[in-house]
Amino acid sequence: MSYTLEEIARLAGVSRSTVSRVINHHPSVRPEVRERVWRIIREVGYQPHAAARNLATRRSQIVGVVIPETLPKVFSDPYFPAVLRGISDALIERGYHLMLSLLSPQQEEDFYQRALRGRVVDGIIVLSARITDPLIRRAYQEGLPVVSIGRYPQEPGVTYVDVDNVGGGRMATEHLLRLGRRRVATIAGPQTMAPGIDRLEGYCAALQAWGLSPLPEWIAEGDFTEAGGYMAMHRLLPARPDAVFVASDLMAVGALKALREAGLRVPDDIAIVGYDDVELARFTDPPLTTVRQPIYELGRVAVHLLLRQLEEGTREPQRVILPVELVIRSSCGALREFGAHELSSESFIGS
Amino acid sequence: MSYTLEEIARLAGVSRSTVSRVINHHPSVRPEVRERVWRIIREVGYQPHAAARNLATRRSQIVGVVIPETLPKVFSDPYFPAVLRGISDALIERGYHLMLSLLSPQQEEDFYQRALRGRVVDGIIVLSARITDPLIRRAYQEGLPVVSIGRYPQEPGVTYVDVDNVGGGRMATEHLLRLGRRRVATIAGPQTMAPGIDRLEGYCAALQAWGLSPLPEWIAEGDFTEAGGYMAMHRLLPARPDAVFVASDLMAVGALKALREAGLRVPDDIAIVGYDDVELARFTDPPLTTVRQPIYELGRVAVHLLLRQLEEGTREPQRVILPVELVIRSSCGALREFGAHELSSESFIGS
DNA sequence: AATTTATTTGGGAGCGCTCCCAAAAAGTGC
DNA sequence: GCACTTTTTGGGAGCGCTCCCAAATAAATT
Repeated sequence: MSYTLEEIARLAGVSRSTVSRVINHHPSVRPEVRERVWRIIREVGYQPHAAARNLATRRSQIVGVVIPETLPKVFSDPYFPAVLRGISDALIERGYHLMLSLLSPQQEEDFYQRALRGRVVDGIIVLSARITDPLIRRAYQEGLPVVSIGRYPQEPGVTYVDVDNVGGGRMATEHLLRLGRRRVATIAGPQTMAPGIDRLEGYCAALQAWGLSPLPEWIAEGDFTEAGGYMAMHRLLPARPDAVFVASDLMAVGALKALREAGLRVPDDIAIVGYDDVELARFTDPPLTTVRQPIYELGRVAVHLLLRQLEEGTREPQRVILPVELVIRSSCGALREFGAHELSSESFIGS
Repeated sequence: MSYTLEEIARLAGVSRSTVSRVINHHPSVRPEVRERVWRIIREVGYQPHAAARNLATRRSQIVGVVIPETLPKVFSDPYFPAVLRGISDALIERGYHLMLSLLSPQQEEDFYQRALRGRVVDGIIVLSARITDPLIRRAYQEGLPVVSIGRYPQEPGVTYVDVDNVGGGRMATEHLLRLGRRRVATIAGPQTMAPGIDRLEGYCAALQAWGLSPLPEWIAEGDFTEAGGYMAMHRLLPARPDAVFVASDLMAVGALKALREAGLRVPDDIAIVGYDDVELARFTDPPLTTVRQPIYELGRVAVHLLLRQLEEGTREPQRVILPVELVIRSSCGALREFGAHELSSESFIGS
């Protein structure tokens, strides 16, 4: 049914080793022999057996992508497919396969043992929101190749790539300040997640750069959901803000609802800037000014960082931060004054 | 660094074979020996090498999930993550890994050779909208385990699972008829895709069941995008329909826009029923009555069908159709008359 | 206790490839 | 044409597991 190297060798009148060399494009094979071998291979449709090759090379050419089960609920529509496409495209270009693992916390241990220690995969990319993801730490400590998508401050040696959440938060907030708003509040994300922490940091930095100090009553923590945004907005109302930077569009939708119920007009009474630029952001009333992130690129860069570890054996941690851009729509009230345009944060790459 | 069976055997004072038996839960090992071996395994953190095992068993315990590159653009937000979750959950339960391949048509050939014929995966699940997907046909003809998510009429032997698109189309259309509408048009999906064809068939069946015949001027074909829906609606307007069954919510959004521009009120002047129940459907004006599909279940069933082939060697084609349900909101005008409720199509399973 | 039967264990062979080393063939220079 | 170098080729060993068969051991039967 299925051919082996040895059989191809016999058919081509050469040895097993020569066929192996041909397949692996090893230079030291006479052109005529190489041609003859390729012909036989094509003729019989020979395909080397992956497991045998993996065993001999101790490489599987498979990269694991780990997504904690809770994530897709939080990161809304474009995020998940876009980052996967970035990863997938980059892996295919480099001849790797993608093993996707959507894991609940209980399944992580088993995955770690079977897939990573059992060498089903050569390395993993973890899409973790949790700042203390145990899988990343463990893989890193055991010397298994791992890249985190999302900052990983817990363990300074871990290689990661992230979007510029601090810069995005700062940019969004400064945009509101520049429009003349002075009572700028924020609905922050959960302070257990790097994006939640970083976007809030950007907010605070912007205020301080304008000589304002971030007051506790202007900061409400949400959980990145619509309901969370709704409730957070209610907690913010007594402080009478004239603008709110909301750390996710989904929360912004909830906030808009709360404002509508409170009889406040957006952007006249209160300006809103969201974050993520989800599909929905174009359809809210009014359409959301928001921060767009290079999600696809995030995936591509993660792959490059991982393969650098795999193929070049780089052990020094790499850190890449990708720039984000402000997408101006109506909810911030800028359109009447400036016309639509986009702003972009600075990109910086460190190691 | 990493242990092998042989080393564990030496440490436990038994043979390689015995350790292998312990690991594979083979019954014929004395309990005390089994205990001793497990202790050593746990102590040193031994994990069998996947490639070696794969080579010996000729199984990889990996299932490939193939998604043609064009698909995620068409199927909107909940579809893609939901079906993957269904697949992933079911695979994990059965001890398999998921290899995800997002492929462009040019990459399909290479994938077929390397992954499938090279036995990187034990079988594949293909999420194909195209009714003539070449990958499915080829895998099937070469006897490699494959399950199609989405009807596959091309090759009668192919095992597939699908949602009840015909039933959904019929249900949506009948709902409009039951509400007293008689000039019921449709914006159909592309007639190259099974869902496009099937939903239109359901529409026609419903009309006929009510003694009406589907007129050409009441049928406009869209491409499942918002823009396509917008243009299709324009083509439909001259026929002065009082209701439209739109074969996807995204197209319905476009249709609503066209109606708004034409000064028609929904549902008063014209009733709309969409399809898919995407996130957005709750936010349109008015909120869309639509058809919800058991997407998650689709993934789970696909896995069961594939593993049945893999583990039981079933060769007869299996066909499963999952029921859908009507979600009633305001765009059909039913709420005033009946109050909200849901209807569900019949489930049927054939072979 | 001796014999038969069932259970448990060990070791060889093999899965299909790569990698290394030595042998063979081809090429160089005088 | 001969000695020497370089290129090309073949075969052994090994990657780490499973599977089968036979040997060893334990249990059952008379």
